[in-house]
Amino acid sequence: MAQAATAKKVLIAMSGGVDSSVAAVLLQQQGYEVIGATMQLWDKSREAAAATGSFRPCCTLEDVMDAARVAAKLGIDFHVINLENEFRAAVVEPFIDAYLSGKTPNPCILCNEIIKFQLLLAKARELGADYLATGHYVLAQPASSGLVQLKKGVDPAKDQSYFLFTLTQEQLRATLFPLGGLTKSEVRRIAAEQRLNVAEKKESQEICFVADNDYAAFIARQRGEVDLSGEIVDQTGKIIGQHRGVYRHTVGQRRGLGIAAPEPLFVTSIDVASRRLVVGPEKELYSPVLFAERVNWIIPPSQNSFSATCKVRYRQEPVACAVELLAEGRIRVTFPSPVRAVTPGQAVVIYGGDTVLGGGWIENSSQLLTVAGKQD
RNA sequence: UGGGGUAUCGCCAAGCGGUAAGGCACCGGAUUUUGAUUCCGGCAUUCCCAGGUUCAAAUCCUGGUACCCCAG
Repeated sequence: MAQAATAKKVLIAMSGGVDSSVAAVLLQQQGYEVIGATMQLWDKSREAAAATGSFRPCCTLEDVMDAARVAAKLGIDFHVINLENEFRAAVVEPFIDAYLSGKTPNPCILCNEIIKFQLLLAKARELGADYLATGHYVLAQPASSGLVQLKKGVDPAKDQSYFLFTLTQEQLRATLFPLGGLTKSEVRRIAAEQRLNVAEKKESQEICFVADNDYAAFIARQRGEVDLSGEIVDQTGKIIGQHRGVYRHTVGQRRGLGIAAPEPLFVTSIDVASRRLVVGPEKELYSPVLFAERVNWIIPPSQNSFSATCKVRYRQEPVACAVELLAEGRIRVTFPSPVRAVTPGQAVVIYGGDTVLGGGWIENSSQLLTVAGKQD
């Protein structure tokens, strides 16, 4: 049919979960020629053997089978793409390196940036697709400026725009997000209506390549002998405890310190050089400023400083901030009301309303955190 | 070996004759496409030990033991 010949072709990244499965259904309903692909990212059998118990990561053979079943039901071509080496190099190794250098990585953002929107997108083009599609709860909308805007998904509980701040205009133009206008319950309902076998599947959660959500044990298995144990000190430098490795802790973390104090103590900064963990009461956690590097702008700012809102972690309501552009792709972000537990290695994502303007990676700023604690 | 004080959950700590608060830590769960945070639940049949008084003792009495302080 002439109609079929002109249909745009789209490759949908299928994880075997509800979201991407429903996304595939929607694309098909919208008249696209749909092909599905599941990425094989990590050798689960090896990890599963290393860790005990019930390990259910994001891309087991079971998940691949789920995705394949959905594809078969929809009657679409289905590919399994092996990106294990790339995943290890682009996501897993940087993840470990970050922890060993006292930072707190966000592997999901790296996976999106490199695995999905570079490598898988390239693969999509190779397969003759016009677009790549994913099951992210975000919207990509052309604006009058000619730029494509990345916007929050309409379901506030599921919005995943934070994880996609690294995208470029070119990538956005080549991508479809069928779920951005839906809520999770609507997606579940569609899955049920379509009688998809994955309709009742539980939400994916935690780091997909780490067993039992025990990333510290994972790092120990991967890099064995590293000893980063050291002292726990308070803001004045007084030694009040010992820790078993800086990588076992993150800024803002309370549990695991093992120190009995009049009030709960949180990690306020990590000094890898001295292997010291600085801890303090909650009030010492708030910072009025942060610096970020390797900034990406989806919507390039027209001024060197402007006000906006931003998120410093995924699960956070955007807060008011002032952004200043610095040299070498860095920014300074200041907050009218100090923000809690700014964590090096995490991303700061800048929003203008519901639109992602850009974002960057939070740098070490332990001194600033200390200053912040003293100010109050 | 003169005097004074204290001994209650891993830590801190209420209790002062009526049948063991609370905080911290820890453990478990919920939430969550990162790590955290947060939330919910659990956590001393027993109060240094041994006797005694009492209907009833962590609380009173006696004797031990340990630690602390001041004197030597």
